[in-house]
Amino acid sequence: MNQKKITIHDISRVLGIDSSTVSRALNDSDRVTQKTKELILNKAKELGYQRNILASNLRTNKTQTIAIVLPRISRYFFATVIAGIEETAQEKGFNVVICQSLDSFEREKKIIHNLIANRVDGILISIAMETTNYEHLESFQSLGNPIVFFDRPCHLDNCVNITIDNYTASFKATEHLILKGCKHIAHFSGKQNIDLYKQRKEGYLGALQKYQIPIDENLIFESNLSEEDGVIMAKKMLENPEIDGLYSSNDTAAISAIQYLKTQGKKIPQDIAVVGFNNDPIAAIIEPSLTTVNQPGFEIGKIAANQLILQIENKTSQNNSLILNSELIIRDSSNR
Amino acid sequence: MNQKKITIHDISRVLGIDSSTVSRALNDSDRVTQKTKELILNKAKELGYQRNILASNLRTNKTQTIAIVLPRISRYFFATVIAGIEETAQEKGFNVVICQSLDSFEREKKIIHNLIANRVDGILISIAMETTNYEHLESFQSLGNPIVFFDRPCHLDNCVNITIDNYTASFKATEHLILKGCKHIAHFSGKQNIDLYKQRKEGYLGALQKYQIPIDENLIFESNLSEEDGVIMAKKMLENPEIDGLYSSNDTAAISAIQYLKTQGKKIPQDIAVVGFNNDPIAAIIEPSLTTVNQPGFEIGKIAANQLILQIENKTSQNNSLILNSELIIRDSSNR
DNA sequence: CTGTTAGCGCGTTCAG
DNA sequence: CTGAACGCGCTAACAG
Repeated sequence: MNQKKITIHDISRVLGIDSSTVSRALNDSDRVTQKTKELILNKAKELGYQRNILASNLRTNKTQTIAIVLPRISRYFFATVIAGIEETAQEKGFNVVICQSLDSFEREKKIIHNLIANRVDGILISIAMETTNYEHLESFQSLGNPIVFFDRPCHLDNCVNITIDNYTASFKATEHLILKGCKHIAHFSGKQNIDLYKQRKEGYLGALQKYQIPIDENLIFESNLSEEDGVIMAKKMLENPEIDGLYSSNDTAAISAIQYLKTQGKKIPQDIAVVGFNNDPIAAIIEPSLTTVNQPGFEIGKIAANQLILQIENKTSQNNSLILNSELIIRDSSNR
Repeated sequence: MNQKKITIHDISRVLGIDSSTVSRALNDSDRVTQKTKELILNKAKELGYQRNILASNLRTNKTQTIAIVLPRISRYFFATVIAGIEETAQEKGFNVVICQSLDSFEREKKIIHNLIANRVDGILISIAMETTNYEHLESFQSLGNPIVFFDRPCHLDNCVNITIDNYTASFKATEHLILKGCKHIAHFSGKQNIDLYKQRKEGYLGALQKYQIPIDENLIFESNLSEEDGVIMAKKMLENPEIDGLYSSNDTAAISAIQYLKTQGKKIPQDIAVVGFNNDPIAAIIEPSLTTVNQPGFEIGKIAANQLILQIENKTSQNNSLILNSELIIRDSSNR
């Protein structure tokens, strides 16, 4: 427990320069001569000075910390987003705290209030499925702090939304199946109150329309897209032997459906061709022939963090949407 | 930006009670009458008082925050540990920050220094594979702060280690294969400088010995247990057609090996029976018959967090190891 | 049990 | 460009 706490006053005393000047020098203010700056910085290094972040936080009412709030850290897409955010945050000298909402509104609310109490400077969030009320986020904003939404957009004022072009991605994914010769393409869809799932469904419908394939509402299965939902929907699919294609709005559900269909003697992709969403490496292991839409999580994370930090540093608020391109990863070398 | 910052002085003034008493009341000190406590708490609620954590942190030089440092948050086992830690931390009123070392020593060092600078009260860590030098952790300790190791133990003084009984788990896993009739059991092993992999290898050897199965060093494959390693090792396995069993010290490698073996015409588990490690739900999807050792991540997380918080609150340091039981999850209903 | 006093370490006025 | 002085909001130590 060797307690050596060098403060700016120690430096100040040793050098005979006032502590306020030391403070300015340490913050690289332009109101200090280059010469004295160097003098101070050298002495600081020599004495092993380390700024007391806690004191600095109190004084500035800032923490150089941004928060990521998302449903689950273990999902591949989110894990890649986190990696992207951490990279740019580190570059810009920001700390990152990660919080899981588990798609629960109550948890999300608690998290935000905690973040407010801890004075994080900004929030990057993919809102919980359950969330339809945004007061908690507004109260964070009302303190003058920026919020950036990623993946799941939100039409709150003065916010940036970062998403991929879900319509086009879905369109291409469905088109891929059509060009493979599928005539009866099922769609695993998510809750329609979430924009992103709505857009994906529309992309699916758009592709069918373009190729003049009749729309059959019985081929559209709406769920939370969990593993269990995948099995449930696979069972429903088996009731309709005409189905020869599946476009799933999410890999998790697609994968468990594929597994179930296989146990029931279906061949993938010979009997049923599948396109999923999110380029999860696990998907590649399970079903090497699975075609998926790749969401560029790392880039999304970097861009989102950049936007947020820009707003924090300039104290500006923005209100725009950035839409990134996603690509279709086609793995099947197979004959279909 | 409605800035209403009620402080204890506002409450103090309104009530005509000194601010220090207000502070004590808000901290539920027993040095304040129940009556005045209520008075103060009510007024605080009425005025919408919210404690300024930053000021409190500065004054106490504490943050009510603990950090989790681990290789990768996306691994199933670690994700469950995080969940366990978050649960008990929340109960005890601690914040949690999560940091990924990506198994890099340099990153781990940076993280720890950052945590020191940010005055976290304690660290829960599963050290990076690369780490062999512990100065960064010692400097955290030297500030009087506790560290708890989980999963990957570390023989630092005054630390708690929380692990499962890797020897017994491996012994049972191998025994399971032997009882299934396997005679030539391969073992995917990790780097032997890590205790846990050494213990697992010893468990494997112990089981072979008990059943008087000769040990063949050519059946033991040492690697980092990545997906790529799984494929590499699967190829080596194919060179020895006698192999009828595989005990892998990690699911990831086991899974990719299984996938590869299948593409080469091997039937699992008829030709080669497999036991993996970590009860990852993905494993269950990919290979429903896979037997795995289940590591109780959630419990490990809870126990680890409890230990750490105990030490933080009592300012005591401990030096002991807790070893939890793990169980074998046998999924194969198959005929082998 | 409560009030008084005195900072925690830093950043930011305002003079000069 | 630099120094003096003050205060962020809270809590610890010491009285009484």
